[in-house]
Amino acid sequence: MKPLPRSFYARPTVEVARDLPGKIIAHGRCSGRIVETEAYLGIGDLAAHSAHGPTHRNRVIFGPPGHAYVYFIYGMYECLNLIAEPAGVAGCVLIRALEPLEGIAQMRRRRPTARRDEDLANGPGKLTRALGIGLKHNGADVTCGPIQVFAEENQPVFEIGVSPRIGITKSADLPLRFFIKGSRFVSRGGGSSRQR
DNA sequence: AGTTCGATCGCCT
DNA sequence: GGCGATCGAACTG
Repeated sequence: MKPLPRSFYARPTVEVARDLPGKIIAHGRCSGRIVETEAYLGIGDLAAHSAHGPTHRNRVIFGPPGHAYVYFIYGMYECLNLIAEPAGVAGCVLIRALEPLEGIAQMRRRRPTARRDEDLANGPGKLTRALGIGLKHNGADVTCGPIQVFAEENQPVFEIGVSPRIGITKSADLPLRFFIKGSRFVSRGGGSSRQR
């Protein structure tokens, strides 16, 4: 399998976010199928880290597409984003949940509290922990680096669901969350009720 | 099944 | 100095 080319990412953020579910993300011997994403836009998206222009923390978001933006939050968790849009334009996609595929034993070692496979990577902080991704990967090139993103050879047929983003307080009603309908591996951001 | 709350720290104002 | 794109335990019902 070959990594997705940079041209995949050099598109409007919403298109990239909608097309990433179903793709495979791998780090080391662990891999999983992306089942949930959120788009974070540049100008006018007050929920995005890039809302107020470039800073030292968020500068990767303004850089070239196909790179990883990893940030630290709540004093304990790292979240993984993939940069979209051409260089100079802000836009990134938060990876929110994975269906674990390979290296499940190692993921369990990294996340001993997960009781079921569904709990290994069904949240943005969980999947980075499960895959061993952290702040040191901020800025990494995902078209050729240690983190790789592939198209599956025989991608299963699925429908994409759309909803507001989870866990934010600003611009909270925009339909910028994309997920595989019916997947048992999507997060639920605290609340419950099954996604259809 | 649904809600609340504590843990904990880098970054921006 | 305070906030926050989270998680998991504890609690209620």
